[in-house]
Amino acid sequence: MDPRPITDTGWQRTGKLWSSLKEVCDLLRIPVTAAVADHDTLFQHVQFKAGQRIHTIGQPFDVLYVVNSGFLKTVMIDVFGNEQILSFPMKGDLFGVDGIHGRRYESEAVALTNCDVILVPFKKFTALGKAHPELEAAIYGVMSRELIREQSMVTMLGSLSAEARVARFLVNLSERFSELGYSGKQFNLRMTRHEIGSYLGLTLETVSRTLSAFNEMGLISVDQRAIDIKDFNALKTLRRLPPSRTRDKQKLAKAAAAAAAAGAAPQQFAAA
Amino acid sequence: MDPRPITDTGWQRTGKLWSSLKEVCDLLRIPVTAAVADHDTLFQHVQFKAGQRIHTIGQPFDVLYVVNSGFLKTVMIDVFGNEQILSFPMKGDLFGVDGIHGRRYESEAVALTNCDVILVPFKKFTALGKAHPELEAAIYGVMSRELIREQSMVTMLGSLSAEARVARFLVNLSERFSELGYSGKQFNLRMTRHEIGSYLGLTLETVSRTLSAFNEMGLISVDQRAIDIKDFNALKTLRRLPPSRTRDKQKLAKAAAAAAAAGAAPQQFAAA
DNA sequence: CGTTCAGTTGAGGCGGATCAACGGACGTGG
DNA sequence: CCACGTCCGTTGATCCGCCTCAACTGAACG
Repeated sequence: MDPRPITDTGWQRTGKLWSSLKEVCDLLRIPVTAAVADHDTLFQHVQFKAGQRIHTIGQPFDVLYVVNSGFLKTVMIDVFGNEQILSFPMKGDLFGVDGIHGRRYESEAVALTNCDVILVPFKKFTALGKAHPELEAAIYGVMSRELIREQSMVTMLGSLSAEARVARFLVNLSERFSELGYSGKQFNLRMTRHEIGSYLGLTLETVSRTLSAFNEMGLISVDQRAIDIKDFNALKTLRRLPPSRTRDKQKLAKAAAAAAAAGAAPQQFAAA
Repeated sequence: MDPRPITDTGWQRTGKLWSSLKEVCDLLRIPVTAAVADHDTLFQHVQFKAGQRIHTIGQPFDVLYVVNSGFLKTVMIDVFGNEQILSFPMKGDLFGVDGIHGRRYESEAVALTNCDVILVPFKKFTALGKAHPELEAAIYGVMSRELIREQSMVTMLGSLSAEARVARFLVNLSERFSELGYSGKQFNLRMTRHEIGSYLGLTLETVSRTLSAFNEMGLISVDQRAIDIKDFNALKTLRRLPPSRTRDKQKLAKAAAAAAAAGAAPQQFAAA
């Protein structure tokens, strides 16, 4: 059904590495105590190439995943077969949490670029939580954070216009890149317009048009996947594009002329 | 902004009761072991009247809440001041989880009817989890379940038509009532059209019209808040109403509904 | 150099929002 | 008890934002 060639689940074991508990906690932005820092538990890394699937829907749940490098997407498929992108995990993000409840993953995760992912066996993780109360609290905290993220998505999908969604998407990406020490102004999108649209509840055409509109307005500069944010504040406070006549006078004039020529003026211009 | 008189947070201590750990677990549909069943920890009940607020945004987080009886709503307010209803907790549902991460509630909860709610101090809960591993696993499971619920909401808001959303809303309510031993066919809505609309990302008018349309099609019977589900299967498989001009002729509508129930996939979603 | 997929752009239509009017339920106070 | 205001729900008319369909360009790749 998905035309993209997704290599079936299978690790790339080149560059096999292991990370300490402290390194994992640092990635997850969990403050560590001395006891945790000294712990000698190691967590395995696994490499995936772009297009490979990390886990699929229905696959038995064993491990949580923490992104060490690279970009991914997580996808849920509803009862009618609609595909919906839920998140774009990147460095420091956790995924696989939806597998805890039913002991099977409810979503699938796919690498958008080559990735380095740390496997965190859930059993081992909670066992460590028992020994280190502050770690346990952090685990709950991370799960709660994920829940809040989803709630924000619901709020966005429920009330924002297409332009506001795209603007927030760019702002969020920018802030995440900044936190990781990369440029929050210039970056490359790792996903297609279609994937952005799925994430935001829009069509790929609307995403493309909105980016073009931002470009024309001077808020950003776009060239394919390359984004350069020119006016971060405007993006952050944007709710709805200003009326189109302020955007491009030529096209309005053309449209108005066409409408006049047509005799029977379409209602939207008759009102104005 | 909200015209309704919401009495400020303040308990009604009439009918003060306490529940055992086992009773709380049963409510949450957590399987209990003998050790847990015999535990003597007690959890306090609190009563709220319709319209009262259980917790507000920004209020320090201490406790999780489990609904023993009554109906509530949880509301989030985004950066632009948009109000969004996130859930309608009822008997056996947990809320307040979004407070764990930042030690403050990110949403507010309001009683839609008189309610009896159990306070579960989070510290006490996790401490019990330490003593009873299977309980701890269940706590993680409940939080994961909430996350999956939100993911389903995102998927719904991202891809379903207005009619499909309302249909799913009714189906979900029906199934929840059935699980609680109430009638899944006949029940009263506890919320206004406006609140349903906020929850589903629609306007109250669209909700009202859609319910009327279902009524005309014979899928349900509606009278104000009273719902009677006539054709559960059609609701469950509905994706999009037949075109309005065919809807005027009731017979054609019925035929279309039958086709939908038969599993014939409408073209617009089958491709995706 | 063809093929395929990503992205852009245009034209047009539809679904749902918006604006508006109305009836009914409910509570409140005369 | 009824008069009145308020909120809830329904329904109609209109508008417009986004989807849909379509054509085209350019990039990546064998």
